[in-house]
Amino acid sequence: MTKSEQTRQLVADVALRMFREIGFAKTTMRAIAAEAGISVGNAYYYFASKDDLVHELYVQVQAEHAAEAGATLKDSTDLSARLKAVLHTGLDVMAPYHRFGADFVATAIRPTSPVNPFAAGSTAAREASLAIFRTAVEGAKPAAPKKLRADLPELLWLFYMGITLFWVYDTSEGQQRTRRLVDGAVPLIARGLSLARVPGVSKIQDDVLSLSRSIRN
Amino acid sequence: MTKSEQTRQLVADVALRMFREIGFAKTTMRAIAAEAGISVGNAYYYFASKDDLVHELYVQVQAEHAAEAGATLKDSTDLSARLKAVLHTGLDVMAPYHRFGADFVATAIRPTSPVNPFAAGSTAAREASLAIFRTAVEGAKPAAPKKLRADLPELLWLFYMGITLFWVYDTSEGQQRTRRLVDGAVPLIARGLSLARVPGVSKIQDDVLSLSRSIRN
DNA sequence: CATACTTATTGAACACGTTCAGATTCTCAA
DNA sequence: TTGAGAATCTGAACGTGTTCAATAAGTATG
Repeated sequence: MTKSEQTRQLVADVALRMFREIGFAKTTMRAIAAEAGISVGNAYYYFASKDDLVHELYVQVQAEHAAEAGATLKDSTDLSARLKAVLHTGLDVMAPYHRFGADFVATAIRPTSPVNPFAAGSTAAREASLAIFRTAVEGAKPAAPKKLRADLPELLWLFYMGITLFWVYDTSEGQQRTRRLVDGAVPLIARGLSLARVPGVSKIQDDVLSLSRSIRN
Repeated sequence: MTKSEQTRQLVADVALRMFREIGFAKTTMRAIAAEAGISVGNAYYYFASKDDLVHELYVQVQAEHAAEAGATLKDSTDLSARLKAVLHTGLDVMAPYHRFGADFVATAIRPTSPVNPFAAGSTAAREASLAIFRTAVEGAKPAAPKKLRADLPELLWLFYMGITLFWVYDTSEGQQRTRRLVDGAVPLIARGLSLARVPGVSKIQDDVLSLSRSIRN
């Protein structure tokens, strides 16, 4: 590891630790620089903005999620179980940053932010996250209805974004309420999918699907 | 109107106009003060923070929405039509602030923000908004399924929040894409509701409802 | 080894949101 | 009318994220 890489890593490590320990607001760029023993300007040489450090966090959390979810997915073939596994491991890796969650979301939600999960800046991270859901769906037995299978991962990822939003606001002990929401909602989703056989429902599913497609372009 | 009220109104008017015309970031507290011909400190005498001015905007937009939606609701009894009316008038009143939407959402999404629609600070504004949806549901013929009627306004309001989020990111000309989403999604919602008669579906609806209730406490 | 060039680093400076001690203006009882 | 207390207003000051000219350190080239 070159000197340059060391400095970059040092800044990232210090910043992420401070995010966890004292929160977003109190983790000032000056404090990060001081803690890392470098100048403010030097931190900016490696990270274009404070938001960029949040992006670093996002990428790291994503990678952890992929690893943990991948491990858990080996345990089951049932779609509900797999989905729960993915969502719960997601909550697990985010847990240390809960107090910081609101600021993260506020940062991420700006269309211009490098952290915005829908924007170009984090295509890689989003793809990684999407891949987790794709794996969860594709490895499921019985398989999800054919006509849904292609769109399902993306829709579930969107659902995951919603869960994350809920989690940010969840002030219950250890965010148990979000856990209960996951456990309650996942079987409903699975049941809703299996309703594809019922004629009237199938029609609506088709319409929802075609709407979601037309909206995404 | 007292001098005090005049100053307050002046600050609010200047700020909201600048939000529309030059966006959130460029509308600095110093610029607002200069434009209003007062000192920065004086603006802070009436508004505790820049966020507070955003709250003022939220309240005003909400009031406009209630007025316009109320007028349009006289034209129809069909639930779909009424819902579309409410959502489209909502988009109408927000339209002038579209460029500013992302910053608004970023501000509003902080749990500590006075603008957060879920937080205590804006209970009044949220209630006003909820009331619009309650009117839309209650005045509908044929009426919505009995078991859903109590929860429907709140769920639809939540849907409206989602639409707003979509709108913020919608860069299409005049945000037509959001319009199409509304026009496409509303009939699906109505159709989903009418599925209450189908036994298997009814069961799922009950479960969704009880989950949503248990989550809200 | 010396030179030119690139990479890395510094710290002062800027505009921002926000605060606050003090100055000014208003209000109304005596 | 007066004067004391409340309401309103001022502008300098603070800490923030960010920028950038200047410097230092590192690296290849002759």
